[in-house]
Amino acid sequence: MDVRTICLGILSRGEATGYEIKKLFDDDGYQHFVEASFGSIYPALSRLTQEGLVSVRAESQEKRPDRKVYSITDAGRKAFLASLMKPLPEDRHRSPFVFAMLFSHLLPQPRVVEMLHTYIEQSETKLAQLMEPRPQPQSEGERFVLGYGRAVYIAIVNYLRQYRAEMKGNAAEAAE
Amino acid sequence: MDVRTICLGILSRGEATGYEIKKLFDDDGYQHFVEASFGSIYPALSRLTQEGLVSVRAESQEKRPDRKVYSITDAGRKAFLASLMKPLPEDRHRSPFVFAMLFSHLLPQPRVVEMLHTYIEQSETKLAQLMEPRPQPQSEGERFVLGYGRAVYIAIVNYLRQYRAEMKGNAAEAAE
DNA sequence: CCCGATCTATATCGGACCAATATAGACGGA
DNA sequence: TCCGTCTATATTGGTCCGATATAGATCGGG
Repeated sequence: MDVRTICLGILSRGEATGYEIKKLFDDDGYQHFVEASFGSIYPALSRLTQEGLVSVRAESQEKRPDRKVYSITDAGRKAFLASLMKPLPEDRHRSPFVFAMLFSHLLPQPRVVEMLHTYIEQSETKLAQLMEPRPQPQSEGERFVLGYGRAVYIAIVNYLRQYRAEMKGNAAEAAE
Repeated sequence: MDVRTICLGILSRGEATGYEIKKLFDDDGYQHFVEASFGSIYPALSRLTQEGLVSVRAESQEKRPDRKVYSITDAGRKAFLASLMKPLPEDRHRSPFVFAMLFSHLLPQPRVVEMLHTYIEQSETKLAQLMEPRPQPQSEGERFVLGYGRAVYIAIVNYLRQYRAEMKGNAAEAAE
């Protein structure tokens, strides 16, 4: 699942600029499980255009650089569907936080508490975003992905909160 | 959290060859949240050696290429701890399956069922691995990471099973 | 009312990283 | 005996990310 395919998918739901595609990953609550950087999105869009899988319409604005709005072509739709019919690549996940926690016994306790705190806050923010009420018209896929994200982040937040509570309990015990 | 840091972390728990480091990510139930490829591990180990953060002991074996066993040095331990004290990079996660499911309404139903099936099986396998009883002596960090992995995969498997069950229910309803 | 911050928007570059592939002896099972 | 799998190191092509540059718009606070 390379960035080109991801871009095709996004564009199959409506035209967008490179910037807007990137924003979808940052703000919008759906895509907690795919992201891409400018450094890969812009080259991907150029190449897709060359290959005729997307088309560009340059909205020239007064006193601004052109706004390049990309749309998917019929060939693009076909190519996208074809890639969804092939075996999907495996998930890739790298969590520096979880890795770091493996070594909590080597770290000063305040640092561990801090890491936990930061990560809990991040996860709570993401969960809150996913819990926001959505506008009505959702596709089945959107419903699935939203539910999936909620389930995962609820599990994470619960586990982390519980773990932190146990830590505090143990610290109190040790202080007695 | 680059591969060099990950290698340092692994080596802080005991010496290993490049091959063994890679295996930890594949087999061992801990590291569901970090992985690295040979193409990044071997160069990382070379550079770490040059920088004096790890040392190599070449076990020359009869009729085989040397087995290069890497150990972390004191400088390496210091560098590793220092990197854990700095703000951690954010998680990165890309799930082609979840992304593909966003477009389930565009796909033939058998394909959707197949994707779900495959992903459920994969997740169940990983969960089963995480549920295997562990040898006693675990660090606090190991306990945390194991619990985290279990919590996440239980949530995923539950959600997917429930979703599949609902799908079947709807299909039966539609057939009436 | 002006200044700084933030936002929209495109683009590039160096470096990090992965997937695939090459090599090669050992070992176990059919 | 032959095939597949395992241990083990290593390289390469290509993908991708993070940082950075540019630049006008917009907006809130002082």
